[in-house]
Amino acid sequence: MSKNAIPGQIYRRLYLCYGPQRWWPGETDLEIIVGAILTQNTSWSNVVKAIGNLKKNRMLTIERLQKAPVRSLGRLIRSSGYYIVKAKRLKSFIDFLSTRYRGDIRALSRVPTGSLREQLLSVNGIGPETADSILLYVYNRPVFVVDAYTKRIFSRHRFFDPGATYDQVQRFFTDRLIRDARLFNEFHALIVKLGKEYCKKKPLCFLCPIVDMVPRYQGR
DNA sequence: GACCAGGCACATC
DNA sequence: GATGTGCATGGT
Repeated sequence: MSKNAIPGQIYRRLYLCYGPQRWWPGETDLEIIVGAILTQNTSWSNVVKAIGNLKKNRMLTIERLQKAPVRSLGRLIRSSGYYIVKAKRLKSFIDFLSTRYRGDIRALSRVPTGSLREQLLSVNGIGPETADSILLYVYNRPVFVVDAYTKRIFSRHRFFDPGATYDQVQRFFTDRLIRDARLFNEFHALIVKLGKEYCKKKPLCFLCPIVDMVPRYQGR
């Protein structure tokens, strides 16, 4: 088996084991984007409460979010942690959307992927993972999302160095997989599923059994 | 009480 | 370019 085929093999094993994850967990484009920002370095269960609060208070619209003061928005999303920072980040995105696209989330679907990624990255509070999550899960672009679990699991299995950059890790996968949004969608979700089960920071991710069934990638 | 969670911006060297 | 730090809640 070609070593380049290993990521695909791992994907298939994960899919067979866990089944489709049907991400992103969110009903609307706006909810996905809000969730992507709120889940930064935060467990999803804490984000669920915050989004629930936003919905309960009918705040999950572009207009309401735009009008809301940072402080009161912060109170609603308190459970997601870093709530002042995140309230500002939500408003940064809304400002971007309003200024450049008249508040129309779907208008972004006409923008080419590279340009859209650059624009998202220019928004304060949107880094590579958040931008790529939006590109993949809202706009269905074939962009591989790299998160902490991805780095941790695959570096511990020596697929790449723990110090690898976001772009390097992303390239590792995109160079070895068919460029397909549905594949990238499920793969990232399955990695998170696996990570939650086996790969906490400590104790040192005793090697995830499913990934370990696949021969190690030895070269570089 | 310590550790961890689906990051990011900013300061400093 | 690499490294360190602040941001903060809620579950285990």
